[in-house]
Amino acid sequence: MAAGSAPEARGLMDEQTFLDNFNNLIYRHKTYLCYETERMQDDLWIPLDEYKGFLQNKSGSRRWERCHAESIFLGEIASWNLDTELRYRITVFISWSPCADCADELTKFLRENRHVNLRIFAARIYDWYQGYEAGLRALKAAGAEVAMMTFQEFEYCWKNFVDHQQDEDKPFPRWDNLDSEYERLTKKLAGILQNQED
DNA sequence: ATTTTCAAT
Repeated sequence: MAAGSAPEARGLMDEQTFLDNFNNLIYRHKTYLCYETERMQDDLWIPLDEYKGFLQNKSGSRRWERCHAESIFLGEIASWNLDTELRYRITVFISWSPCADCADELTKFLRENRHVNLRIFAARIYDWYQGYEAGLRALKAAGAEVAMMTFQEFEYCWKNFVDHQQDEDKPFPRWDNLDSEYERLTKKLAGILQNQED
């Protein structure tokens, strides 16, 4: 895309949107999803810049108008028509981990698209509705890597998905207790993923 | 506008 186009058109979100939505201590009634795609070539992962960006869930006053971020994303992937003869790796950074239904959709996608690897890093665990634990386990069983975002991932997103306007080198402004909350969440996730009862 | 778990009130 053109270097002079609007930040959003280049797949960049503004700083406050990122900080408001990816903070692992603040709950939001919306979900943002950043994604990037790589292709395996000569045993190396080559970034595909045309398949990089971010999106958010659709909200609406009527239930049928709403759509979780993961569903929208799966629709986008389908429109890419990735070559089934090649090997891809998609990395997702999402503010809320997938709910049971979204985990099921992603699991189904992975089973039907063996040429695609999926890594999901979530800022927070969405544990509001029942069934999310089994959903996350199924996702892992289908080959997805599921993990919480560490400082490293937050900083990576800050550098790669956020528009810093004039100040390209603006450092990631970490918030208090980022690490301790990550520690809490990653232990919780480990417990979920290790649990055998389904 | 508020409170705030992919809104609902």
